[in-house]
Amino acid sequence: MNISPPPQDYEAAAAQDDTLDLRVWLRLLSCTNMIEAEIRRRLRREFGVTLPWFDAVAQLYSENDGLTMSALSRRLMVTNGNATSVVDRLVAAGHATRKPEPQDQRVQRVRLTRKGRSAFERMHPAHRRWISELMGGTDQPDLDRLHGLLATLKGSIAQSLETVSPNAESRPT
Amino acid sequence: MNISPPPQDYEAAAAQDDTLDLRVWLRLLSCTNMIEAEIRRRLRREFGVTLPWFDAVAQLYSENDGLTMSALSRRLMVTNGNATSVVDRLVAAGHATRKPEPQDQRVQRVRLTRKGRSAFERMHPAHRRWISELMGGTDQPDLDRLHGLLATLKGSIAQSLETVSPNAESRPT
DNA sequence: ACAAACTATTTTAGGCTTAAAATAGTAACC
DNA sequence: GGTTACTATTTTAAGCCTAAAATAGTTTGT
Repeated sequence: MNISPPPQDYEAAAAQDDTLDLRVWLRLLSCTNMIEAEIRRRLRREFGVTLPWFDAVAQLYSENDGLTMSALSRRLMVTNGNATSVVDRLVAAGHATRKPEPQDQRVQRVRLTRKGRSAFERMHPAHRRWISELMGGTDQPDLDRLHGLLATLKGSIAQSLETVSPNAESRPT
Repeated sequence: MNISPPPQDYEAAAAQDDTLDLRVWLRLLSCTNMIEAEIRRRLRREFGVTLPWFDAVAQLYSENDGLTMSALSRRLMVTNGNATSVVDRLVAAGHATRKPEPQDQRVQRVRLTRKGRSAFERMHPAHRRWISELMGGTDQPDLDRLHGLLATLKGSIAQSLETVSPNAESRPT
Protein backbone atom coordinates (compact mmCIF):
# COMPACT_ATOMS: atom_id res chain seq x y z
CA MET A 1 0.00 0.00 0.00
CA ASN A 2 1.45 3.33 -1.01
CA ILE A 3 0.17 6.85 -1.13
CA SER A 4 -0.51 8.49 -4.47
CA PRO A 5 1.83 11.15 -5.82
CA PRO A 6 0.69 14.79 -5.78
CA PRO A 7 -1.49 15.50 -8.80
CA GLN A 8 0.59 17.15 -11.53
CA ASP A 9 -2.22 18.66 -13.53
CA TYR A 10 -5.81 19.48 -13.87
CA GLU A 11 -6.82 16.00 -14.79
CA ALA A 12 -4.67 14.02 -12.39
CA ALA A 13 -6.55 15.73 -9.57
CA ALA A 14 -9.76 13.94 -10.57
CA ALA A 15 -11.03 11.99 -7.62
CA GLN A 16 -11.88 8.30 -7.57
CA ASP A 17 -15.51 9.10 -7.04
CA ASP A 18 -15.81 11.47 -9.98
CA THR A 19 -18.17 10.24 -12.64
CA LEU A 20 -16.80 8.72 -15.80
CA ASP A 21 -17.98 11.59 -17.97
CA LEU A 22 -16.16 14.13 -15.80
CA ARG A 23 -12.98 12.06 -15.89
CA VAL A 24 -13.19 11.79 -19.68
CA TRP A 25 -13.70 15.53 -19.90
CA LEU A 26 -10.66 16.31 -17.75
CA ARG A 27 -8.51 13.92 -19.71
CA LEU A 28 -9.66 15.45 -22.97
CA LEU A 29 -8.78 18.88 -21.63
CA SER A 30 -5.35 17.68 -20.55
CA CYS A 31 -4.47 16.24 -23.92
CA THR A 32 -5.64 19.35 -25.74
CA ASN A 33 -3.75 21.70 -23.43
CA MET A 34 -0.53 19.72 -23.64
CA ILE A 35 -0.51 19.68 -27.43
CA GLU A 36 -1.62 23.27 -27.75
CA ALA A 37 1.03 24.56 -25.36
CA GLU A 38 3.80 22.70 -27.16
CA ILE A 39 2.71 23.85 -30.61
CA ARG A 40 2.47 27.41 -29.33
CA ARG A 41 5.97 27.19 -27.90
CA ARG A 42 7.49 25.77 -31.06
CA LEU A 43 5.75 28.24 -33.37
CA ARG A 44 7.19 31.06 -31.34
CA ARG A 45 10.64 29.59 -31.00
CA GLU A 46 11.06 28.36 -34.57
CA PHE A 47 9.13 30.99 -36.48
CA GLY A 48 8.41 33.87 -34.12
CA VAL A 49 4.64 33.72 -34.60
CA THR A 50 1.79 33.23 -32.17
CA LEU A 51 -0.64 30.33 -32.24
CA PRO A 52 -3.66 32.55 -33.03
CA TRP A 53 -1.68 34.00 -35.93
CA PHE A 54 -1.00 30.54 -37.28
CA ASP A 55 -4.56 29.34 -36.79
CA ALA A 56 -6.05 32.32 -38.58
CA VAL A 57 -3.60 32.13 -41.47
CA ALA A 58 -4.16 28.39 -41.81
CA GLN A 59 -7.90 28.92 -42.25
CA LEU A 60 -7.40 31.68 -44.79
CA TYR A 61 -4.79 29.70 -46.68
CA SER A 62 -7.23 26.99 -47.66
CA GLU A 63 -9.66 29.47 -49.20
CA ASN A 64 -8.57 31.18 -52.36
CA ASP A 65 -11.42 33.66 -52.19
CA GLY A 66 -10.72 34.44 -48.56
CA LEU A 67 -13.29 34.40 -45.81
CA THR A 68 -15.72 36.87 -44.34
CA MET A 69 -15.14 37.96 -40.76
CA SER A 70 -18.04 35.82 -39.57
CA ALA A 71 -16.89 32.73 -41.42
CA LEU A 72 -13.40 33.12 -40.03
CA SER A 73 -14.53 33.53 -36.45
CA ARG A 74 -16.85 30.53 -36.83
CA ARG A 75 -14.02 28.37 -38.14
CA LEU A 76 -11.67 29.45 -35.40
CA MET A 77 -14.42 29.08 -32.82
CA VAL A 78 -13.80 32.52 -31.41
CA THR A 79 -16.00 35.60 -31.07
CA ASN A 80 -16.36 38.14 -33.84
CA GLY A 81 -14.63 40.74 -31.71
CA ASN A 82 -11.63 38.50 -31.37
CA ALA A 83 -11.47 37.88 -35.09
CA THR A 84 -11.46 41.64 -35.63
CA SER A 85 -8.36 42.14 -33.52
CA VAL A 86 -6.49 39.17 -34.97
CA VAL A 87 -7.22 40.34 -38.51
CA ASP A 88 -6.20 43.88 -37.55
CA ARG A 89 -2.75 42.55 -36.70
CA LEU A 90 -2.61 40.40 -39.82
CA VAL A 91 -3.41 43.41 -41.99
CA ALA A 92 -0.99 45.66 -40.11
CA ALA A 93 1.81 43.16 -40.72
CA GLY A 94 0.96 42.92 -44.41
CA HIS A 95 -0.09 39.28 -44.19
CA ALA A 96 -3.69 39.87 -45.21
CA THR A 97 -6.05 42.36 -46.79
CA ARG A 98 -9.57 43.21 -45.73
CA LYS A 99 -12.00 44.66 -48.27
CA PRO A 100 -15.72 45.31 -48.14
CA GLU A 101 -17.81 43.15 -50.45
CA PRO A 102 -19.40 45.04 -53.36
CA GLN A 103 -22.72 43.17 -53.16
CA ASP A 104 -23.14 43.70 -49.44
CA GLN A 105 -21.34 46.57 -47.81
CA ARG A 106 -21.67 45.01 -44.39
CA VAL A 107 -19.40 42.10 -45.09
CA GLN A 108 -15.64 42.30 -45.09
CA ARG A 109 -13.68 39.72 -47.04
CA VAL A 110 -10.26 38.82 -45.66
CA ARG A 111 -7.62 37.41 -48.00
CA LEU A 112 -4.01 36.38 -47.49
CA THR A 113 -1.38 38.44 -49.30
CA ARG A 114 1.47 36.75 -51.14
CA LYS A 115 3.61 37.50 -48.10
CA GLY A 116 1.09 35.79 -45.82
CA ARG A 117 0.86 32.76 -48.09
CA SER A 118 4.57 32.26 -48.31
CA ALA A 119 5.03 32.69 -44.55
CA PHE A 120 2.47 29.95 -43.98
CA GLU A 121 4.08 27.69 -46.56
CA ARG A 122 7.35 27.92 -44.66
CA MET A 123 5.68 26.79 -41.43
CA HIS A 124 3.09 24.31 -42.58
CA PRO A 125 5.35 21.25 -43.01
CA ALA A 126 6.94 21.76 -39.60
CA HIS A 127 3.52 22.05 -38.00
CA ARG A 128 2.38 18.79 -39.56
CA ARG A 129 5.56 17.09 -38.44
CA TRP A 130 5.13 18.32 -34.87
CA ILE A 131 1.61 16.97 -34.64
CA SER A 132 2.72 13.60 -35.98
CA GLU A 133 5.56 13.59 -33.51
CA LEU A 134 3.33 14.42 -30.53
CA MET A 135 0.83 11.76 -31.50
CA GLY A 136 3.48 9.30 -32.62
CA GLY A 137 3.36 7.18 -29.50
CA THR A 138 -0.21 6.13 -30.28
CA ASP A 139 -0.45 3.55 -33.03
CA GLN A 140 -2.61 3.73 -36.13
CA PRO A 141 -5.42 1.41 -34.97
CA ASP A 142 -5.78 3.33 -31.72
CA LEU A 143 -5.82 6.64 -33.59
CA ASP A 144 -8.54 5.21 -35.77
CA ARG A 145 -10.63 4.20 -32.81
CA LEU A 146 -10.06 7.60 -31.22
CA HIS A 147 -11.08 9.30 -34.43
CA GLY A 148 -14.33 7.40 -34.45
CA LEU A 149 -15.13 7.89 -30.79
CA LEU A 150 -14.43 11.61 -31.00
CA ALA A 151 -16.86 11.82 -33.91
CA THR A 152 -19.51 10.24 -31.72
CA LEU A 153 -18.68 12.59 -28.87
CA LYS A 154 -18.69 15.66 -31.08
CA GLY A 155 -22.05 14.70 -32.51
CA SER A 156 -23.52 14.18 -29.09
CA ILE A 157 -22.20 17.50 -27.84
CA ALA A 158 -23.60 19.29 -30.87
CA GLN A 159 -26.97 17.66 -30.32
CA SER A 160 -26.98 18.61 -26.67
CA LEU A 161 -26.26 22.24 -27.58
CA GLU A 162 -29.08 22.28 -30.09
CA THR A 163 -31.55 20.89 -27.58
CA VAL A 164 -30.78 23.60 -25.07
CA SER A 165 -30.82 26.58 -27.42
CA PRO A 166 -32.00 25.53 -30.88
CA ASN A 167 -31.16 28.75 -32.69
CA ALA A 168 -27.49 29.08 -31.88
CA GLU A 169 -26.20 28.31 -35.35
CA SER A 170 -22.67 29.44 -34.85
CA ARG A 171 -21.44 29.52 -31.30
CA PRO A 172 -19.70 31.24 -29.70
CA THR A 173 -20.87 34.86 -29.80
CA MET B 1 -22.82 13.42 -56.47
CA ASN B 2 -23.18 16.49 -54.30
CA ILE B 3 -20.84 19.18 -53.08
CA SER B 4 -19.90 19.31 -49.42
CA PRO B 5 -21.35 21.99 -47.15
CA PRO B 6 -19.14 24.89 -46.09
CA PRO B 7 -16.99 23.86 -43.15
CA GLN B 8 -18.54 25.10 -39.92
CA ASP B 9 -15.51 24.93 -37.68
CA TYR B 10 -11.84 24.42 -37.29
CA GLU B 11 -12.07 20.68 -37.63
CA ALA B 12 -14.59 20.40 -40.41
CA ALA B 13 -12.12 22.22 -42.64
CA ALA B 14 -9.71 19.29 -42.43
CA ALA B 15 -8.96 18.05 -45.89
CA GLN B 16 -9.30 14.52 -47.16
CA ASP B 17 -5.59 14.25 -47.61
CA ASP B 18 -4.71 15.35 -44.07
CA THR B 19 -3.01 12.65 -42.09
CA LEU B 20 -4.94 10.71 -39.50
CA ASP B 21 -3.04 12.24 -36.60
CA LEU B 22 -3.86 15.76 -37.75
CA ARG B 23 -7.52 14.87 -38.17
CA VAL B 24 -7.61 13.39 -34.68
CA TRP B 25 -5.97 16.50 -33.29
CA LEU B 26 -8.48 18.83 -34.94
CA ARG B 27 -11.39 16.74 -33.72
CA LEU B 28 -9.99 16.71 -30.22
CA LEU B 29 -9.67 20.49 -30.35
CA SER B 30 -13.24 20.84 -31.58
CA CYS B 31 -14.70 18.75 -28.79
CA THR B 32 -12.72 20.58 -26.14
CA ASN B 33 -13.64 24.02 -27.47
CA MET B 34 -17.32 23.20 -27.72
CA ILE B 35 -17.55 21.97 -24.16
CA GLU B 36 -15.38 24.71 -22.76
CA ALA B 37 -17.36 27.46 -24.48
CA GLU B 38 -20.67 26.11 -23.22
CA ILE B 39 -19.46 25.69 -19.65
CA ARG B 40 -18.03 29.21 -19.73
CA ARG B 41 -21.35 30.58 -20.97
CA ARG B 42 -23.39 28.78 -18.34
CA LEU B 43 -21.09 29.70 -15.46
CA ARG B 44 -21.44 33.33 -16.41
CA ARG B 45 -25.16 33.23 -17.01
CA GLU B 46 -26.14 31.12 -14.02
CA PHE B 47 -23.60 32.25 -11.45
CA GLY B 48 -21.87 35.33 -12.82
CA VAL B 49 -18.37 33.84 -12.59
CA THR B 50 -15.71 33.28 -15.21
CA LEU B 51 -14.32 29.90 -16.20
CA PRO B 52 -10.80 30.67 -14.90
CA TRP B 53 -12.36 31.66 -11.59
CA PHE B 54 -14.19 28.37 -11.39
CA ASP B 55 -11.17 26.33 -12.39
CA ALA B 56 -8.92 27.94 -9.83
CA VAL B 57 -11.46 27.63 -7.04
CA ALA B 58 -12.13 24.00 -7.94
CA GLN B 59 -8.46 23.15 -7.55
CA LEU B 60 -8.20 24.98 -4.25
CA TYR B 61 -11.40 23.42 -2.94
CA SER B 62 -10.00 19.93 -3.04
CA GLU B 63 -7.00 20.86 -0.91
CA ASN B 64 -7.68 21.73 2.69
CA ASP B 65 -4.19 23.09 3.18
CA GLY B 66 -4.39 25.18 0.03
CA LEU B 67 -1.81 25.20 -2.71
CA THR B 68 1.35 27.10 -3.43
CA MET B 69 1.34 29.40 -6.44
CA SER B 70 3.47 26.96 -8.41
CA ALA B 71 1.32 23.97 -7.58
CA LEU B 72 -1.78 25.88 -8.59
CA SER B 73 -0.38 27.03 -11.90
CA ARG B 74 0.82 23.50 -12.64
CA ARG B 75 -2.61 22.06 -11.94
CA LEU B 76 -4.33 24.66 -14.06
CA MET B 77 -1.69 24.28 -16.76
CA VAL B 78 -1.14 28.01 -16.96
CA THR B 79 1.95 30.14 -16.39
CA ASN B 80 2.94 31.41 -12.96
CA GLY B 81 2.28 34.95 -14.05
CA ASN B 82 -1.27 34.07 -14.97
CA ALA B 83 -1.83 32.35 -11.65
CA THR B 84 -0.69 35.53 -9.91
CA SER B 85 -3.34 37.64 -11.59
CA VAL B 86 -6.12 35.10 -11.09
CA VAL B 87 -5.27 34.77 -7.41
CA ASP B 88 -5.06 38.57 -7.11
CA ARG B 89 -8.69 38.75 -8.17
CA LEU B 90 -9.67 35.86 -5.90
CA VAL B 91 -8.10 37.61 -2.92
CA ALA B 92 -9.56 41.00 -3.84
CA ALA B 93 -13.04 39.44 -3.93
CA GLY B 94 -12.54 37.76 -0.56
CA HIS B 95 -12.67 34.26 -1.99
CA ALA B 96 -9.13 33.31 -1.02
CA THR B 97 -6.21 34.29 1.15
CA ARG B 98 -2.53 34.27 0.23
CA LYS B 99 0.08 33.95 2.98
CA PRO B 100 3.82 33.38 2.89
CA GLU B 101 4.97 30.05 4.26
CA PRO B 102 6.91 30.35 7.56
CA GLN B 103 9.47 27.69 6.59
CA ASP B 104 10.24 29.20 3.21
CA GLN B 105 9.52 32.84 2.66
CA ARG B 106 9.56 32.43 -1.08
CA VAL B 107 6.44 30.33 -1.23
CA GLN B 108 2.95 31.73 -0.96
CA ARG B 109 0.17 29.45 0.13
CA VAL B 110 -3.27 30.15 -1.27
CA ARG B 111 -6.35 28.99 0.59
CA LEU B 112 -10.07 29.37 -0.01
CA THR B 113 -12.01 31.46 2.50
CA ARG B 114 -15.35 30.27 3.85
CA LYS B 115 -16.95 32.60 1.33
CA GLY B 116 -14.98 31.00 -1.50
CA ARG B 117 -15.84 27.50 -0.34
CA SER B 118 -19.53 28.14 -0.10
CA ALA B 119 -19.62 29.87 -3.49
CA PHE B 120 -18.03 26.80 -5.04
CA GLU B 121 -20.42 24.46 -3.26
CA ARG B 122 -23.34 26.32 -4.79
CA MET B 123 -21.94 25.81 -8.30
CA HIS B 124 -20.33 22.41 -8.15
CA PRO B 125 -23.46 20.25 -8.61
CA ALA B 126 -24.60 22.29 -11.59
CA HIS B 127 -21.20 22.00 -13.18
CA ARG B 128 -21.23 18.24 -12.81
CA ARG B 129 -24.70 18.07 -14.24
CA TRP B 130 -23.72 20.17 -17.25
CA ILE B 131 -20.79 17.93 -18.07
CA SER B 132 -22.98 14.83 -17.84
CA GLU B 133 -25.54 16.52 -20.02
CA LEU B 134 -23.02 17.49 -22.70
CA MET B 135 -21.52 14.00 -22.75
CA GLY B 136 -24.89 12.32 -22.32
CA GLY B 137 -25.27 11.33 -25.96
CA THR B 138 -22.26 9.04 -25.72
CA ASP B 139 -22.98 5.79 -23.95
CA GLN B 140 -21.04 4.28 -21.07
CA PRO B 141 -19.04 1.69 -23.05
CA ASP B 142 -17.92 4.33 -25.56
CA LEU B 143 -16.94 6.68 -22.76
CA ASP B 144 -14.93 3.86 -21.25
CA ARG B 145 -13.11 3.24 -24.50
CA LEU B 146 -12.51 6.95 -24.90
CA HIS B 147 -11.16 7.15 -21.36
CA GLY B 148 -8.69 4.41 -22.13
CA LEU B 149 -7.59 5.75 -25.49
CA LEU B 150 -7.10 9.23 -24.07
CA ALA B 151 -4.88 7.74 -21.38
CA THR B 152 -2.75 6.18 -24.10
CA LEU B 153 -2.64 9.43 -26.01
CA LYS B 154 -1.79 11.48 -22.95
CA GLY B 155 1.02 9.12 -22.07
CA SER B 156 2.44 9.27 -25.55
CA ILE B 157 2.29 13.06 -25.63
CA ALA B 158 4.03 13.24 -22.26
CA GLN B 159 6.72 10.91 -23.48
CA SER B 160 7.24 12.91 -26.64
CA LEU B 161 7.64 16.08 -24.57
CA GLU B 162 10.20 14.44 -22.32
CA THR B 163 12.23 13.22 -25.25
CA VAL B 164 12.49 16.67 -26.74
CA SER B 165 13.32 18.58 -23.57
CA PRO B 166 13.97 16.20 -20.69
CA ASN B 167 14.10 18.78 -17.92
CA ALA B 168 10.75 20.42 -18.39
CA GLU B 169 9.13 19.08 -15.24
CA SER B 170 6.16 21.37 -15.12
CA ARG B 171 5.17 22.93 -18.39
CA PRO B 172 4.19 25.52 -19.32
CA THR B 173 6.56 28.32 -18.31
C1' DA C 1 30.86 33.33 5.83
C1' DC C 2 30.40 34.32 1.14
C1' DA C 3 29.64 33.82 -3.61
C1' DA C 4 27.30 31.20 -7.01
C1' DA C 5 23.51 28.49 -8.33
C1' DC C 6 18.96 27.58 -7.74
C1' DT C 7 13.89 28.23 -6.69
C1' DA C 8 9.31 30.67 -6.08
C1' DT C 9 7.02 34.34 -7.26
C1' DT C 10 5.91 38.86 -9.29
C1' DT C 11 6.23 42.30 -12.80
C1' DT C 12 6.02 43.91 -17.41
C1' DA C 13 4.66 44.34 -22.09
C1' DG C 14 2.13 42.70 -25.55
C1' DG C 15 -1.27 40.15 -27.36
C1' DC C 16 -5.72 37.24 -26.79
C1' DT C 17 -10.55 36.58 -25.58
C1' DT C 18 -15.08 37.30 -24.10
C1' DA C 19 -19.60 39.58 -23.59
C1' DA C 20 -22.25 43.34 -24.38
C1' DA C 21 -23.24 47.57 -26.55
C1' DA C 22 -22.83 50.39 -30.62
C1' DT C 23 -22.68 51.17 -35.63
C1' DA C 24 -24.20 50.64 -40.01
C1' DG C 25 -25.98 48.24 -44.01
C1' DT C 26 -29.88 45.25 -45.81
C1' DA C 27 -34.42 43.13 -46.21
C1' DA C 28 -39.27 42.98 -45.51
C1' DC C 29 -43.55 44.48 -44.48
C1' DC C 30 -47.48 47.25 -45.46
C1' DG D 1 -41.33 54.95 -49.05
C1' DG D 2 -40.75 54.61 -44.29
C1' DT D 3 -40.63 51.96 -40.22
C1' DT D 4 -39.16 47.63 -38.28
C1' DA D 5 -36.46 43.65 -37.93
C1' DC D 6 -32.43 41.52 -39.10
C1' DT D 7 -27.41 40.82 -40.16
C1' DA D 8 -22.25 41.75 -40.21
C1' DT D 9 -18.95 43.91 -38.06
C1' DT D 10 -16.52 46.92 -34.75
C1' DT D 11 -15.88 48.95 -30.34
C1' DT D 12 -15.38 48.84 -25.48
C1' DA D 13 -14.22 47.29 -20.94
C1' DA D 14 -12.58 43.85 -18.30
C1' DG D 15 -10.21 40.06 -17.64
C1' DC D 16 -7.01 36.22 -19.38
C1' DC D 17 -2.56 34.51 -20.86
C1' DT D 18 2.19 34.06 -22.31
C1' DA D 19 7.13 34.86 -22.35
C1' DA D 20 10.84 37.12 -20.51
C1' DA D 21 12.97 39.84 -17.13
C1' DA D 22 13.23 41.19 -12.38
C1' DT D 23 13.00 40.39 -7.39
C1' DA D 24 13.95 38.04 -3.48
C1' DG D 25 14.63 34.01 -0.58
C1' DT D 26 17.29 29.49 -0.11
C1' DT D 27 20.88 26.08 -0.73
C1' DT D 28 25.48 24.57 -1.84
C1' DG D 29 30.32 24.50 -2.23
C1' DT D 30 34.37 25.93 -0.37
